[in-house]
Amino acid sequence: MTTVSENDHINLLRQHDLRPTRQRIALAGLLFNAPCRHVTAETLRAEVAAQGIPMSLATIYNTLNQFSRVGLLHEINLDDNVRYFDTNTDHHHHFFDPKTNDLIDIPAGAIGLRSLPEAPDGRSVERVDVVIRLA
Amino acid sequence: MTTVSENDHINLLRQHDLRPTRQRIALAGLLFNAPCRHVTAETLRAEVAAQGIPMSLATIYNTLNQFSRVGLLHEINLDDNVRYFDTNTDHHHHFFDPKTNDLIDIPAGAIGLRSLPEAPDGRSVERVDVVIRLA
DNA sequence: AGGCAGTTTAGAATAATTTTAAATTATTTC
DNA sequence: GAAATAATTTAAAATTATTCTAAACTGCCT
Ligand SMILES: [Mn+2]
Ligand SMILES: [Mn+2]
Ligand SMILES: [Zn+2]
Ligand SMILES: [Zn+2]
Repeated sequence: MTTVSENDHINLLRQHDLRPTRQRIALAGLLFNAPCRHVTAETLRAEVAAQGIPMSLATIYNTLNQFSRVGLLHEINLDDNVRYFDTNTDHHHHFFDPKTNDLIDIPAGAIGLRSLPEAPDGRSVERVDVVIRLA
Repeated sequence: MTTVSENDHINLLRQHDLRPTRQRIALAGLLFNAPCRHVTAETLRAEVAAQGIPMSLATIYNTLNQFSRVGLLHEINLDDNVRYFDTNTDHHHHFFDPKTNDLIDIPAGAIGLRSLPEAPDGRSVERVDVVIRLA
């Protein structure tokens, strides 16, 4: 009954001081069984609904925010003022298709960034994000 | 009374089939007199208010959208679900400071992009945006 | 089992942006 | 130059994404 990946997810949640509730286990199952996913609160809600799991939208937002805070997800902002959450937390870049709102991962090594300019005054670079917008 | 740059802006608006209304001329003055500006609807509204020019927020949004549509502005989306409008419409990149929400331009030539991956299937690359997030 | 803290929830609240439809203003026509 | 026309502006309502509130629930520790 309890699948192997479900136990993995329970452990994953515990490692991040998140109680393994039914809701968080279900969302971890949807998010972390595939190697790399890009979801919004609404696309994830549709998946939850499709599985017949009852869950409030507030819980989906709470959980996405908690998963991001502990580093299980990575936030991306693109056109149309909707937040995307990325299950790939390695450093990487994206193709973005504005017609379909699809995101495709590009491994960091696939883009050679030469000659980055200096960060201003006393600032340091936290991250470099490349988005290749498709036509 | 009518300044030289105001006449320039009237011509600029006419060139893009936009009637030179008082509101659009005032906004063009705020936006296009400095070489490069990054504004949101609200920062621009504050500037309009500071000059004592009466203007509804809807007009500010309408105008920013119209200016974008005709290519006088360029839209940028970052954290916090607010749209930024950039008066620099040349191809260029940005430093972004998440503490202050400041954007700093980086000329396209200052970043060397080597080995861009192929666009998927029949797609082509419309634009490459690099955001260097500061810590 | 009992108790407590953490979590979920429905619904209200907030924030950014768009829409509506009426009033105003810029251009065209006379 | 005034009237007619069409585009623009506006206040207010609507929409959309997200967060907050406070009450109900549930996982965990004893
Ligand atoms: Mn100018
Ligand atoms: Mn929003
Ligand atoms: Zn990704
Ligand atoms: Zn810029």
